[in-house]
Amino acid sequence: MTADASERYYITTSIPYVNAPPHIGHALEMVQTDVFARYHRLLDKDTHFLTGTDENSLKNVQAAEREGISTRELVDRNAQTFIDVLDLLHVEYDDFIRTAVDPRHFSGAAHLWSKLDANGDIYKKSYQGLYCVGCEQFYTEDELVDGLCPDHLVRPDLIEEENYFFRLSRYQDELLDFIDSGRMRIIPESRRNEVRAFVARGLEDFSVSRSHERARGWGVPVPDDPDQVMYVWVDALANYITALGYGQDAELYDRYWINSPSRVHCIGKNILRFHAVYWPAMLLSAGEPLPTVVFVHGFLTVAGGKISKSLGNSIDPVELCATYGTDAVRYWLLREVPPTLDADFTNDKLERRYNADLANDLGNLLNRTVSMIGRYRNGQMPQAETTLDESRDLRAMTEKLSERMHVAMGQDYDPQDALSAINEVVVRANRYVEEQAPWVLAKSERDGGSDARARLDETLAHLAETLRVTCQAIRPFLPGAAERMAEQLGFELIEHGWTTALQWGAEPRVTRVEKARPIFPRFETEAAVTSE
RNA sequence: GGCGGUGUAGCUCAGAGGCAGAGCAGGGGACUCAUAAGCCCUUGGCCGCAGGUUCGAGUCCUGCCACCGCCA
Repeated sequence: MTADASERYYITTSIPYVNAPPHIGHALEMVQTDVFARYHRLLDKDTHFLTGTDENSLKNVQAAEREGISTRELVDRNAQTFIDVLDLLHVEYDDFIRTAVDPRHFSGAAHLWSKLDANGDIYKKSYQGLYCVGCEQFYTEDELVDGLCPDHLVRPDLIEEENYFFRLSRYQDELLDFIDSGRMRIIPESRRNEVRAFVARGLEDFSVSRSHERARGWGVPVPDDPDQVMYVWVDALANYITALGYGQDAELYDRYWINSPSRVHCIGKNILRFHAVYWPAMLLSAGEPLPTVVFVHGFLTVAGGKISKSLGNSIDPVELCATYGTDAVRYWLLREVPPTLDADFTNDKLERRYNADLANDLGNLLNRTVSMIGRYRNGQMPQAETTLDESRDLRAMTEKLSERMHVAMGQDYDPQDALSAINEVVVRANRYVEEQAPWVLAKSERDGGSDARARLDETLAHLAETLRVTCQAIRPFLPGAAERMAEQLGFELIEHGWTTALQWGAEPRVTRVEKARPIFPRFETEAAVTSE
């Protein structure tokens, strides 16, 4: 860990509602965020990764009622399912915040509210509107479909009450400036344009509280007004700073929010406006720094259809990992899903991608290389210079991998591109094996061919070194697989000096390999068995 | 209704005036270090539809259709 503030990196997932169990869409965001966090951690940046659950929703009160348990019991139980999935996916988070339970959240959110109020941005107004409990949101008549909420297909409630409002309208110009200057970068550009157009059209103040009664007493109380609780979105957004102790013991807050050059939110496209308009405006009002990056991923469909509980097609990440293993699931999410676009999940797509890239290409390359070093050199790693054209070519490609990784991950937030770069190296290495045909060299070595020994040494050395670099490169994406690769290659994955470790010839080196054992067993699909 | 995006091989997508491409899937071959993997070769196309500009149009222009996003 470094004390240099320019080497800090703070990243968050959005905090999901806990009224439904986690599905593969949650897994996507968790894994994407994890990869960005791991990448920066490996760069030896002082990285802090926050995730959590958004529990102050009226939906939880209603769900608990249906089940005949207390709301607290319900959110406790359901929050745990999200924690379980994070662990199962090998997501390495530093902190987990629960908005209905953590005292730091209540005091931090109250502090934020007081700041907005002190700045004159909170006022009371009578409000009437059509409210969908499912969405936690008001609708206008013409937003409804046949008088029903377009998402939940239920009739919204007509609600009239006095609420507090936030003077969002004040912050239009400042927000535009942050968006245009890139001080708040929104990825991808198409989302940035959407937000920009929305802000430029003019902003209206929005309601930031609900009556205590309608919220059924569940939520974060508004300071000095026992009759109101904060609108769930207001307290939810605040989690990104309340988790750091905003408004109390400010050490973490200073470190990762105020004095960090990177404050990154990873979110889904459905909540873009909250994160790129409402949240930054609240921060402006409170006089706090804004997020520096809002990364917006797309949605997953399953077999071409929307994920929906009623359709019963929601893919359970727990089952997926049980069937295919964490590496396979992570790999599919990162390699096949365009990071900011929608994608469609099917088991078949996952299996194909896994078999093609991991089992056939990378796994087999490792297996055949380790096996040949075992067979031809008793597992002892020969050292050799780069003399052959093909070796030079393979080495040049491997040497370029690091730069491609840094552009893809550090600059473009594009794990897909980083993983295709890795795969290209692997494919080149497999071709290199065929070009050199080590089994032919071994035979001619036995027959006393003078060049064959040196050439075989060079071939094996270049394959092993390519695999060592590949293993290092794949660490943020497939930490488990990287461990298993390193184990067979007989070297240790150490925590520091990763940037150097990506370079050709870096320490720790491969000196003696273990016994070859497939690390990515192939999935034999039904289609492969049943011929048509 | 307005603005924007997308539409190319069975699937996922690249190509933005000059011979329609890649990966996967499918077919064939030589090989044996390897997970029947790898390597080489290969089948497959109304480039959404219609018109226009051009010597020449996935590519530029106009209109239409379909899907998606944002806004009303």
